[in-house]
Amino acid sequence: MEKKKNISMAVIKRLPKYQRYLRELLDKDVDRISSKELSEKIGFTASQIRQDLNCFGDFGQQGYGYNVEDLYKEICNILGLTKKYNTIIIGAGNIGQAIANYTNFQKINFDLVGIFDTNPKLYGLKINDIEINDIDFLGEFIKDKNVDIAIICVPSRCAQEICDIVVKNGIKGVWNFAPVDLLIPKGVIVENVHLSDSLLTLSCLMNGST
Amino acid sequence: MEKKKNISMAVIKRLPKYQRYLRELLDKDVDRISSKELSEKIGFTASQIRQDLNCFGDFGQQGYGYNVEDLYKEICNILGLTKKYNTIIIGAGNIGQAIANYTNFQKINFDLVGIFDTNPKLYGLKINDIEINDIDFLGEFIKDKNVDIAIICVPSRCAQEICDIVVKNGIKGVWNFAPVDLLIPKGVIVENVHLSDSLLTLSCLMNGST
DNA sequence: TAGATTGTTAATCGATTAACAATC
DNA sequence: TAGATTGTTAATCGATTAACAATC
Repeated sequence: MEKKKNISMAVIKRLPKYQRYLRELLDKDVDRISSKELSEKIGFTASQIRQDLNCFGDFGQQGYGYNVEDLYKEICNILGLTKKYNTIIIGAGNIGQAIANYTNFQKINFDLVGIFDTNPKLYGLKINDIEINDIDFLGEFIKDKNVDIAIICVPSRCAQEICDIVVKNGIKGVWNFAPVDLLIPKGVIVENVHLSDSLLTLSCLMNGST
Repeated sequence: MEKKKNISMAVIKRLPKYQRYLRELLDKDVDRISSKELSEKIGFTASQIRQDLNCFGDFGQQGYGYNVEDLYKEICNILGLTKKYNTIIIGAGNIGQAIANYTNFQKINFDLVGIFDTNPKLYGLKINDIEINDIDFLGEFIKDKNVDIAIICVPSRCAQEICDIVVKNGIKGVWNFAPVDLLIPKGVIVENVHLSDSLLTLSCLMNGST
């Protein structure tokens, strides 16, 4: 499967979309698809699809196209979906609770193993069968339970502090919902969900001063 | 304020980040900032900052830099934050409820005026003082209340159907949380928050097959 | 074999960075 | 005035698209 290194972020950001469309084809029992057909569905050019996929290997076959199931599996593998992840949520507010209740991520092996907050009133309370814990136990917990991903749902002003704690305790992936840019050491990955940035993009485009 | 048209999406996606950092400077009572200083904070090159800002007008002054307050106001204006928006949420599940409870958007004039769902058990129930309504009233409501933005939080399989309804009733902006690519006519703006895509990007990067 | 479609190289397009004259 | 920093043009870099030989 290995091929080129230094895959551009542009390519990486398209991969989940490939995964979604291939999943759809798979569910419709489609066996094979050409870059041209996929192009029409997914909205990328056929050329781009072939370029993208070739970053990771020669998945197609001349004159035939791509085998949907094989390609789907390859993409899942590239996306790291063949592994299991232990995740924790820090901040049991609106977003934190929503993510905790959203079971779809658990279906693809992102296992929620802990929820943390600073509000003592919440301690012991369960969301989706996971107890909310005192944030003081955070560091200890991460090491004990081999947590892979920290989902940061705390207010902006505490986000960097929380990030520092989880990173210090060995977390390698941070999914950040706080509207701030976190500083992290090399080797740690942060992926941001900046809801407010997204909403502002929408209003910006709606205003057409662009 | 008008200047060039055809602003690239790359520029637009950076604007909310400018707004955030300028807000921060403003809160710290900083009067002026040069592209070089801002560059060090925000992480874009000084050159890029000047290029970006010049898409919209000559906001700076040679030898001085940019007036923080003025620039902040200009950015807010470009982002459409000087207007008021009526928004509705369709789908009162986890995400829908979390967004409904999140009051920060209301502080910047995104007013939640309605929540809709298909589950009769939820009708009449209030979130953040807004009653959950039968989705059958959706079209009527949009026209009556001059709704600007529909926030789609329904499951994937119903998202396109809901989108079609809101668009048919005059909605010009859709904030889509369903993990699907919605088809919309020209003139309507869709901004996606694809949480699962974001999580998959994280696991992809953590796996370093890239 | 003939037709289809890939993998890959070359051409194009767009976005970022560098440089500097204009000017506050 | 001298120094600083913009606005803007030119150079560079990277990403997308087009083209086509390789080959199933």
